[in-house]
Amino acid sequence: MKELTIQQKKVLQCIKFYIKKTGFPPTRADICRELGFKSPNAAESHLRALEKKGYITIENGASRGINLTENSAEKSQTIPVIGLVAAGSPTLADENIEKHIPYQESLFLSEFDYFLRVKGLSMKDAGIMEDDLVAIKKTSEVRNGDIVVARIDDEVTLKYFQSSGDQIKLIPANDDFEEIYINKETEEFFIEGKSVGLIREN
Amino acid sequence: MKELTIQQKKVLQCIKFYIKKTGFPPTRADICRELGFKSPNAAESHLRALEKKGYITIENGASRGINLTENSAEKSQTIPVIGLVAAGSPTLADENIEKHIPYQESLFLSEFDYFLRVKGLSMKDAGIMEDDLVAIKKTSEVRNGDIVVARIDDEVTLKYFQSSGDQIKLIPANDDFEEIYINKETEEFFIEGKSVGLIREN
DNA sequence: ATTTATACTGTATATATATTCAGTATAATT
DNA sequence: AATTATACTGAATATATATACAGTATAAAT
Repeated sequence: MKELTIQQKKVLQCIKFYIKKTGFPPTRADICRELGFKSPNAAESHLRALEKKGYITIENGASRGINLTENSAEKSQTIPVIGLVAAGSPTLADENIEKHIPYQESLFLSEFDYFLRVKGLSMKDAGIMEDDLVAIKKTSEVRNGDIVVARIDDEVTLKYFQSSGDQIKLIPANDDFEEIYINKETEEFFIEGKSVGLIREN
Repeated sequence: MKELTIQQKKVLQCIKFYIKKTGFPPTRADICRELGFKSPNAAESHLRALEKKGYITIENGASRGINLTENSAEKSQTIPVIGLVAAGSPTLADENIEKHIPYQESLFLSEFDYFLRVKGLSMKDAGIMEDDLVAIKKTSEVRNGDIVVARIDDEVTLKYFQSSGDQIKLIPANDDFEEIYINKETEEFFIEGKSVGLIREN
């Protein structure tokens, strides 16, 4: 996909906005009106440039015959699903991404960055079961009681967060598991993010 | 929303299809070509009828100035969220609908009809917590072990389904709750649907 | 019984629109 | 140094398009 100039970006944005507003693409004159051009040929040449670079297609002879290509169309965003592996941090690197899930803005109340695929039952009593997808917001600002993605050395885990004074505790929601006390002197500790939602696919 | 005639439906479908195919709405001539009309006025009158009934808006004087209204546009579908009330069946009647959630086809593996807002903790050990949204597929074909929405007389409940021979049992996922044995002779019993997924908003 | 809506054909036309041509000017590329 | 891309103005025009008008015919509503 070839880079666009600033003006070409403006024209592309103008087309998208016009379609959103009216339901149909603009004419050359419409583009001129929106962007302040005085000649329809200004719009025409930009359109041809956008066509050449693959952002739109133009049906010759048809009025408003502009079609946004897949690359330029604002598709519904997708969110990556990351496997919770025993070792290694959940990065957005390709090799850790299971798949992408279509995402709709208002699915959860807060924004989030990725889904984490849960392994094990250590958060069972919090209603988080094996293979659930936990929506994670990347942040290190967490409060007591938050369900957090924590990394201790190379191990990543999902637990309740609890700190009092200098002492940090990670608490499972399952009596079969032990609480984890963080020793900041001997262990590398990092909060990757916190849970803001959950999806289960049966 | 006024009812459409068969021909008007065809024209509306034609517009939607044309937009999907080309990215912009059809002209009167385009509609005639697609539907076999020989006069542009055939298309024109249908368009005016669709406008009058609120399915489209027409920008006068603009070429291809057809805009699908919210009602007729194939938006990203929304799914209703229904409160699980102690008495009464979870119907799609307006008064039971909490809100609508944007829905993307591939969110869950199976299709579903609505979200049920969970009350109580009777399915806690299945990882279904208070206020979770359970995706329900309307069906009466359920298997042993399925989590079902069952109606006993006027009470609606979410439980594991278990039948052996003639005996139907509804099993909670929480030791604090009792199993429910269905007596078909004295009680009205009906399976509203089954759970195919879950969403939790923290 | 009369009006209104549906469902078209067929013709005509003002105008909305794409598109070409002729320029001017600057920046980037070869 | 010559070419190509960018970024426009300004004018001209063929044609794509909406839309009105004149009909015909049937079904539904008042």
